[in-house]
Amino acid sequence: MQEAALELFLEKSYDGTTAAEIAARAGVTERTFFRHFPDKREVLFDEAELHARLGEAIARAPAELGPLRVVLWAFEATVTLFEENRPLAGPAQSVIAQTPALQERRLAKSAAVTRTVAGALLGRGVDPTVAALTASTGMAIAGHALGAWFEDESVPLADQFRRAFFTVENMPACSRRPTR
Amino acid sequence: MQEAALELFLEKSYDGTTAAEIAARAGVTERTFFRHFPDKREVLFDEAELHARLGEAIARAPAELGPLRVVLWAFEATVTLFEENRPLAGPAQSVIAQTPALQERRLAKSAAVTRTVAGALLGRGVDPTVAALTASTGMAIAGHALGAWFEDESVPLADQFRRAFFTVENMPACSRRPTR
DNA sequence: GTCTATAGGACGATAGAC
DNA sequence: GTCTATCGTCCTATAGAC
Repeated sequence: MQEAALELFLEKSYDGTTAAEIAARAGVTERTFFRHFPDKREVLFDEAELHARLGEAIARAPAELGPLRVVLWAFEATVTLFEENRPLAGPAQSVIAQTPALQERRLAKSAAVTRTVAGALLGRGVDPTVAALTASTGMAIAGHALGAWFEDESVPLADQFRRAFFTVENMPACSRRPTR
Repeated sequence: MQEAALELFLEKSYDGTTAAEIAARAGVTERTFFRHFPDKREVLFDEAELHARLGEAIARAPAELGPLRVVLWAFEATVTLFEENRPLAGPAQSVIAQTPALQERRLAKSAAVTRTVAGALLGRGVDPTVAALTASTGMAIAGHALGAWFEDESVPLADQFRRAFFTVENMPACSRRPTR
């Protein structure tokens, strides 16, 4: 069903494709479509597994890691998930990039993942403010890495994650002093 | 027109209020409503001024400030804007908090502001990656401060901004080492 | 004349009620 | 599964500003 939708979005466009058409191609009725997906946009987002994997990985990360390192560890634990979905996710990204309504939904999904990450950090005893901020920062970094990965398939996602996180860690006190 | 919408949203609810009702109360037709606002959600968001103020302030911030300090400087320059809008923004926040569709739109608006901030930092010659990350972090901090301000009107917004930013600056290497 | 704001009617699609 | 309301768009027309 998601595949049928993605095909149609690529052939025509998101806005030019009706929910009825998606349903027809998938061999179900329009009503059934809206039973599975609360709205048309959801057909491109399926992140239940990601939440589970991240939450679990954060809980099980080595005790000696600092908060942001924990988030990196967790994202490293999700690379297989992303790699498995890459064939569908790549085209999906391009559709999303062209559709404001979908970009909005993606932000909402990203915010939900951020909450999951922050919650999992809290579960490790991290201070609430630090947890919230680390989650935001970590998501921004991971998003950056994912963007780079979608643009250039040749460098492995795990490397992108590590590179992005280390860039931030080595950022010379960017918060405090003038850069020049 | 925005006022009419907000009144109705508070009386009934966002979902329970039709665009036609808003238009009627504002003394225009439904069609006119949609000419001013591309969709129903936009009636609660008006951030053109914020973009302008932030962009300008970042451009004019003292040269000796580091990137995150520049962002703090810029938000300090917007407190009057927020304070002026507070009477409408307060109720608006509560409506948004109860409505998923509006939360989504707010995230989109916030992302747009983030892009403006990142762009303005670029204009100061800040490294692109640092600019993007500083903008994300700064927005997360500012959002935190604004949230606190909406919850407790008694402490001035400027203080909330400074407090939140300084909390981050003084966060002892939260990125790198274990916290304990 | 041109450009902009308002209005009217009709209509397809989404999404929710029954 | 059927029915229906609401959102949001398309087209056309009128009135005023400049």
